[in-house]
Amino acid sequence: MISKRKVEERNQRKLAILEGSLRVFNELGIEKTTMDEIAHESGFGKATLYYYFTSKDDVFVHIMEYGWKRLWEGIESRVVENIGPRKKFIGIIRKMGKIVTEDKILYGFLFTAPNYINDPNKQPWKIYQERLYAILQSIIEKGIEKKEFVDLNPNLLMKAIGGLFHQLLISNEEDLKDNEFEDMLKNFLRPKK
Amino acid sequence: MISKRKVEERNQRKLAILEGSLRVFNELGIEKTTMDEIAHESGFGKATLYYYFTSKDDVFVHIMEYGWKRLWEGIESRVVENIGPRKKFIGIIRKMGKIVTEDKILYGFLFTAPNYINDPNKQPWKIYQERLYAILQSIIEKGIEKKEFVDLNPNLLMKAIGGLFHQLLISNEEDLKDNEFEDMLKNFLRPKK
DNA sequence: TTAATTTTCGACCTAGGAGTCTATAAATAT
DNA sequence: ATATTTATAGACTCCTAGGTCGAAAATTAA
Repeated sequence: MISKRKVEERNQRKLAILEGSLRVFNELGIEKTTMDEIAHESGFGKATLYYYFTSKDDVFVHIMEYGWKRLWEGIESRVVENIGPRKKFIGIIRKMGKIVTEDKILYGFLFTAPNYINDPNKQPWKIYQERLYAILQSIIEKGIEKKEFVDLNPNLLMKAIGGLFHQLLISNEEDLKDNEFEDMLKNFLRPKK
Repeated sequence: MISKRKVEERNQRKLAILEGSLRVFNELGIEKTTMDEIAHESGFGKATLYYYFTSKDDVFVHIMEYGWKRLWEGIESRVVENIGPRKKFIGIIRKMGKIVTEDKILYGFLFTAPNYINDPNKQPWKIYQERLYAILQSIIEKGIEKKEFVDLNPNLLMKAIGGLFHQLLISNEEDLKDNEFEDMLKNFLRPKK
């Protein structure tokens, strides 16, 4: 029976491989990244990668799952708060912004490299992604209902915010001033008088 | 001396290859696309591709240049109109939306596959791209100056609009209703009272 | 009609990279 | 101390895909 310490060590090694992979994926792109380079970057032999993961694809899947799960778990407590939709929405976006900004490399990668694996049976991260989207959409709908948000197609609003989020917090190289993104979002969502 | 008709035929063949390539690039992604598949899709033998283009990368470069050039040339006449920044901006965005919606496959590809070639000396499409961005940014700055736009960092606004544009006109699978995007943009740009 | 040029393509070459092999080292259990 | 299990890695295999070869077909010029 394997000790807790041994399991923890094993997980640390897997994480080291994932982080090394991410650094090279991000620099070169997935396809231009070789297992040799991943091995070198993470400090293991190439065969060792296959000891912990079944394939290059498997490494990618683990990175995606790790990132989306962490994002979801980071905002989960905000989801259950019993407050108005606008406040809740801003709270979640604020929290997401924080998590994403803390690990821009991971989340930049997550948001721009989704089509590498197209097989729906091999996309375990989708469940967290879909939960997140569903929750945000639900809050937007309630916000429009209660006239706390501008009266636009909620589906469209969702996409618009996704576009803003991505372009300003992920792709943007310069750090935003405090609340800049949030202020823009608030103005954008402001109902018409 | 080659006749005009022969030159035109040659260009038509090159275009056929580019369109075939784009279809497969879009479906499979650049790296998963083989020259064999491009050949099959465009109705030529593989060696024929190399008769017209120097390499797979060359095909990609031609697609990028073709698309960005067309976009730039499509809005060029609006740039020189002697009207207010807000009107001009909306006019350009409207025109861009039209061009992009008419060839979603091409522009979807253009906006999501920029890092395939990183060598700055091999990115001829950048000149059109940069012209376009510079013009839009200049108009935004004038719009803020004249209080026709919300008073935010123009660089940020630029990025935000890029995010909206991408997410709503490119990534969005459902067609927008007439003016939906434009209305949202107007709302977004609305100065605070 | 013949020669020259342009266009075409399947077979082939070669380099590169995912994944495996097999032996060894390190860690743990007896 | 020995046996077992876990972890390690460079050499190697095998396959794929970019790109070329060399010949033939089609078109054009003389």
